[in-house]
Amino acid sequence: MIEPLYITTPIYYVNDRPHLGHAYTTIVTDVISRFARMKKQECFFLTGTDEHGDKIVRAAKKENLSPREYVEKISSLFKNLWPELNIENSYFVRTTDQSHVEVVENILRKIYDSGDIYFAEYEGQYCFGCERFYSERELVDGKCPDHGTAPEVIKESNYFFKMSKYQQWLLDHIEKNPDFIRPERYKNEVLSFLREPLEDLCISRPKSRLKWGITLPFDEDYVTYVWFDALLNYVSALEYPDGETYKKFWPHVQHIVAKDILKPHGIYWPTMLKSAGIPLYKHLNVHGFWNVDHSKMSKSIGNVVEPLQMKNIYGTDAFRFFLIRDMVFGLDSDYSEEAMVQRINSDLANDLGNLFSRVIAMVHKYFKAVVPNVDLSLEKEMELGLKEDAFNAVSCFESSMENFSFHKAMIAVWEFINRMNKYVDVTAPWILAKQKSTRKQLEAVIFNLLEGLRIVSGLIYPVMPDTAKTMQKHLGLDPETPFYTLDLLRSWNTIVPETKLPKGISLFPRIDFEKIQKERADIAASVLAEEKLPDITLEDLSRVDLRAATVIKAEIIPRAKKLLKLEVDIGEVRTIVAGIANDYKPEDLVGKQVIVIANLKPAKLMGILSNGMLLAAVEDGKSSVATLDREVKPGTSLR
RNA sequence: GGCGAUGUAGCUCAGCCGGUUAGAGCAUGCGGCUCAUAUCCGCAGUGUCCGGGGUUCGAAUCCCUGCAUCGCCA
Repeated sequence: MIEPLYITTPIYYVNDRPHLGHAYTTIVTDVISRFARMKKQECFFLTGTDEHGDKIVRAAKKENLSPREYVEKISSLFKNLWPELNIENSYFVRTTDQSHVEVVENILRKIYDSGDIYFAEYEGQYCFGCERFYSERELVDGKCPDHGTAPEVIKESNYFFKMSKYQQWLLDHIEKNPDFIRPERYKNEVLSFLREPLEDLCISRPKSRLKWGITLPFDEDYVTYVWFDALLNYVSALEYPDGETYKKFWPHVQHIVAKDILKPHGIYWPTMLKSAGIPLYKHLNVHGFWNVDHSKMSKSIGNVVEPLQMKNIYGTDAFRFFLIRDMVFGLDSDYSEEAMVQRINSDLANDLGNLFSRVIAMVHKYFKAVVPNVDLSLEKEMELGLKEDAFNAVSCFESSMENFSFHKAMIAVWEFINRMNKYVDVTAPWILAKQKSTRKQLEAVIFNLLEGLRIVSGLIYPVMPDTAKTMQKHLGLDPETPFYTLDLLRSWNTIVPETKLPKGISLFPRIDFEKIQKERADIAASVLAEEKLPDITLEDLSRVDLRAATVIKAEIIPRAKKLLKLEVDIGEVRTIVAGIANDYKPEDLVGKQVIVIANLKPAKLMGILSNGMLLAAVEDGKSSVATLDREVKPGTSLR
């Protein structure tokens, strides 16, 4: 019996709703756990949500919810999404679970008792507006980048974890275990980081600043820093330290993360484990980002669809396949609906779907839908075999999966599918069917194709479980049995002759993307027409005070990506904040005469009071500021 | 500023230790088949392998340099 596997996604931070990145990480982990089933390897697959900390408190406030209500809401968004993506996790952990809290307390106590946590005073630049410290280089001209105010130097006492103590040990460990962090590029990143002096990790926040967290077991006045809390989910979910699942699965743990959280997982986490006397994880597997490109479709005509909606349009299996097939694990990839449609049409509809349909159709046509009996001796004589190709595909698939080269595993399967398409062409069953004398060859050819398809259905199971089952059903097999085990995929002649097959099916209908886009544009246009504003009277218009304004001064607002702070002359000097920084530099505007709404109720943006609004046309997110054809006296009203 | 990565056909990328006419998939063009979802099979391309130097009998592949993009760190 092979040893079990414990595989984890990160627990997702609930200050954001689920997006493509979360989906990819979780799908790839699901693929790994299903691959484990193929090997009859026992697997515990963990995902969950990370729910404490400052950002959560703020996000909750924005939605007028208590932190507790807020995390309930977002956490369930994640939890409910996974079944829709056909993800079968063993457990869903939350850092607000009582059992998790107890484990965090337990381990903190343990590390504290061992002397790896100390109390120290920290002095830094603190912005009261942001409720956080800033390092020197984060400040802009010595001021808070968000508020533009000078931070105050304050002292704060906190608990620190002696991370630096383990620097050399970790360096050694990584060098001795070159695949501890993989792929290599990320190992190198961690190594280069470890060659610089490592600082101790501040692991507490005073309750005067933050209450939403786990109270330190040795000091009532502090809560635990979120990362320290969050990482421990990997052990708490297994009922550390005495649970049976912990004993069974922890020794075989592998983590899957995206590259943005390399540092906590590559550095904090191993040192924490070491200090707590818990064995280290086996591998940290790091993948890249999906770059989502919207530019190819126009937002203004409303035919852009969010990536996560794709599963509703094209199906969960197709969505999973695209993500697994198009990303090289470890590298970044580009996502676009167009690329996905392309992949679906060529690989799924044309290659696999059409092959399946043509083979099943032939069984119906030539054998009255009954799986033919086959004369095994004939196969060798006639060189009608597909067996070798099938087995090659299986072993190439297997080794690629083991190496986390999921895209290569898919390529191996598709090489076999192409081989079968060619096999149909070469053996030409429609010719064999014309004469009685070639009946036996025909039987062998069709039987081989059915066998090949059976193996394909097993190989695609980890990525496209639903399609795999549909194929099984249409091959006259039981989709509820573990048909995907490598043992079965490495055997031949297991399809049952004389079985009556259900009627044919299109596994993946071709997608007419141009048509879809056109339909969407039409719908968007009709919505736009409905949204047309009702007529107004001259009196309505007269309530808006439009003025010609000359821009006197314009400056960037630090930390505000889109905003510019303008001073304009409308007969008096006004400060106006305009969301045009993406398209205009301050110097582009100074001296220009623009149009402002002078009597718009003042509003505070990024801490600056905007007293009026500048008119601009906005197209596809790009703005074009309205100007006057001929210069007039500042303050002249428009009508 | 330091370290590193990447730059190859219209697009996405393979090309390990340097060795014959530089590859794959998709897209394009032509031909074939009819079992099939206008699908499948075959054939055909096109490339100053980022620019400039150098090492070598020989470099996309090694070295130097410049440019561009990106990542990590400061």
